[in-house]
Amino acid sequence: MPHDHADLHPGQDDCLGCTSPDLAFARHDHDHCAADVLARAEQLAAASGARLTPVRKRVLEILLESHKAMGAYDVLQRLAADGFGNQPPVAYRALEFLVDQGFAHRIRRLNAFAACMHPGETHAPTFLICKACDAVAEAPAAPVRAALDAAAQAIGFAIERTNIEALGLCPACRTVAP
Amino acid sequence: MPHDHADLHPGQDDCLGCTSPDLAFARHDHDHCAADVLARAEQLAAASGARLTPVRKRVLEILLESHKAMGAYDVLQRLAADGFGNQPPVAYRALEFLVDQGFAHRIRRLNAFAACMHPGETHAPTFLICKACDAVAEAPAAPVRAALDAAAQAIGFAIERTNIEALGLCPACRTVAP
DNA sequence: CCTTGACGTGTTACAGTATAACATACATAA
DNA sequence: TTATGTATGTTATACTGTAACACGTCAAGG
Repeated sequence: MPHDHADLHPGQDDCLGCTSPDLAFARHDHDHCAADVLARAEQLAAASGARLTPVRKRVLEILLESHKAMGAYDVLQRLAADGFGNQPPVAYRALEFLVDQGFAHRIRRLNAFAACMHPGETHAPTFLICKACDAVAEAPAAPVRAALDAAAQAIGFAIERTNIEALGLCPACRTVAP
Repeated sequence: MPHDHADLHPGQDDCLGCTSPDLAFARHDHDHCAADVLARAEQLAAASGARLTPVRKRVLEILLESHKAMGAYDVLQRLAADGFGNQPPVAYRALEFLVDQGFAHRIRRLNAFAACMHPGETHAPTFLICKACDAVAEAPAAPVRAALDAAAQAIGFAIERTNIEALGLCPACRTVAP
């Protein structure tokens, strides 16, 4: 589903740069980045019949404010400040919806959630978590997933879901404190 | 560090079968399997100066009783029954020690811990978790880790630790309920 | 119309997971 | 012997997650 980037990406035909894996670790036009992902999520939801209600949309917006993972209780605090309910299930249910729809991911290492940066594209997410700046990037994971599938198939294990997460230092933080 | 398997593995020169990845999902001589891993852990601890104290050893034994992951509170209950302390830090500290030494792994998807089936061998652990029987296997992960390293290197990310976990059905459970 | 059922939201209450901080004990080295 | 480090035990509390019920809305079918 193409969208108009002419004014934001002059001279570019598409918006591949919007979801490039290392974007999370680099300075970039994050307003555009977030607005773009949100718009795509809205289109996807409309197309699939999933209801991106006010709370749910607001949670996605909150997650999209940065390339970091947020705990459910942090999200909840923000929701409460916006006049939504302030009890845990409010946040957990909205987050669960977003994860189910592929609009967000759960980062188990951090007990936290992060917006999906390329919703709609099928991808077995692999996360690179910077321990210095807390940014989280979705890395290109097809080869990783292929290797994992091969290992599983070798012993007859049928994979349904995966959690692939790596903790380390992002390019920016490596140069600061090597 | 070789050990005598002559009487346990007649006709075999080594004990590769002891830590084969699919062992966790198959019927096998688990007493031998567990005793072997425990013995190797003790040797490694002695060699490195790490103190495998009674609580710690007992926790490892408990984890080794099955190829399943156990929650810290389950471990704690067992410890308490054996006359050790019955407060959470007792279990968490022993588990942390075992994880640090590479004698156990933390399975984040399950908020649980599992004994390492091949301590001492450097390995980036990859876990296959059967959702039916709860068994956890450490799969051969070198290719997975290589793919992950490649992806990380491509964007300049320096990986320090990884959590690679897959949920699905093990060979035995697949055939039961396909 | 209205009523029924599905869904979303809000709330209470609680269950499960994890750690900080302090006290005690025991070993070993100075 | 005293000092120091490490391990264990304990209290208390923080953090993460869910079950269950109440209420409202909205659309389908009577």
